[in-house]
Amino acid sequence: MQLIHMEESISQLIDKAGNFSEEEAQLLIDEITFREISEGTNLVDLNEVCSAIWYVVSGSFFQFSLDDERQKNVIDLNVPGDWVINHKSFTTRNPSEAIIQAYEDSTVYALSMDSIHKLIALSPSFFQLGSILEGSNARVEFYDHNLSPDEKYSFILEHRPRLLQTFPLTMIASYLKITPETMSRVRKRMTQL
Amino acid sequence: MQLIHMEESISQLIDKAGNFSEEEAQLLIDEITFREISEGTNLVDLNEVCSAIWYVVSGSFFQFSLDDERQKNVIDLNVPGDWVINHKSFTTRNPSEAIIQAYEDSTVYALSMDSIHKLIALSPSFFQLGSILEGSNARVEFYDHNLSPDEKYSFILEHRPRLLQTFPLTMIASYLKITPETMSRVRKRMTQL
DNA sequence: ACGATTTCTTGATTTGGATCAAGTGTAGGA
DNA sequence: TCCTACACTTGATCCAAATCAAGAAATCGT
Repeated sequence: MQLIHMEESISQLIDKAGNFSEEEAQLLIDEITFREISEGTNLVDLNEVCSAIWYVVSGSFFQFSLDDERQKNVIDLNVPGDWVINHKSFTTRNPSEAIIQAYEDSTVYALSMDSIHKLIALSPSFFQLGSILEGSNARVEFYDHNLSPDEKYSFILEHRPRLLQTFPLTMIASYLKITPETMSRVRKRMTQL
Repeated sequence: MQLIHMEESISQLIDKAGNFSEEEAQLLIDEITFREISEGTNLVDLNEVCSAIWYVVSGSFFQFSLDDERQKNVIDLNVPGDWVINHKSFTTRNPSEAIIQAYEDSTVYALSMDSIHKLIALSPSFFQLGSILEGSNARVEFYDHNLSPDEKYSFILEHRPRLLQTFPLTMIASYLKITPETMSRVRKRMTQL
């Protein structure tokens, strides 16, 4: 792709990837590939290594593991502007214990692990890409600060409002590790204030 | 340092850092510095960027944040063979929200972020060092699998027994996000079986 | 060796969120 | 359009872990 004719979404991608010079940005763009993903398609499947990261342009993705009763356990939810990745599989190169699936017809920019290696070989500045791994890891936030259901919901309201416009409350409840019943009561309480 | 006269602890460090050739191992060793840290010394202080990682040779470290009531909230515990790092600060290069402190007089091998960049520039193989960041992140394990106090304690017993020989139960309880009372009851229950 | 502080245990009580149960919407497929 | 799934809400009950309280045991500093 050409930097000149760069789309809005790509320039946003670059901003969120790190701080790069014009030349570096072009190198990055050269490694990126555009993909359309239709609803229900798995970006990463069970026991498959997550060897790329994806930047959501349109649509949405959810990541889940299956518990002993084969119930879906939502681990992450992603909307446009987010990076999609299975952190653990990507950094350890072990098979993923979770599935990443398109919740809607979506478009993404993909950046493979090989590309990342290549970029880092070209300029150590691309080591910054590692910070994508950290991302909006709300889960760690929830756990480290021992948030109550009310606080978790407020966090989402403030920092991830788009999730509420994209996914059913049941999925968000699973992501927050609360029951749909508790979710409903939290919301009732909030509107009463 | 010379590869020939390599100490046991360094060869273990290299094993835990990734899969490297002889030459790469030597490059890595050249970047590592030995340090003695006396009890109570902060390896990373509040609002200081964590710009290195440390491999514990002897002694132990604990990492904690301070809550609203200035209570210590244990985030991580480290014993010999562990890598010590504040994950979030290191990857985002933002000031740390936690303190890393030596719990005993300790010795470590330090590897700075600059050294890591330098190594990656020399050989992209050093990108593997990123997997250290993942580490034994028991916290994520606890949260993702929604473990009960009994399961958390069992996890520690099985995967991190050394913690129990190193730190008081109150600290481990804080790390597991359970109260000391619950901790005591879990242990009583376990021995009764 | 002493008291003081911290660690650990045990019991009684409370409570927040899960579970159980039932009902009302709402959307999508035949 | 009906009908079958879900999604969401509301109420009643239950339970695991927190909190409160107190005492025993171990550790530390002087």
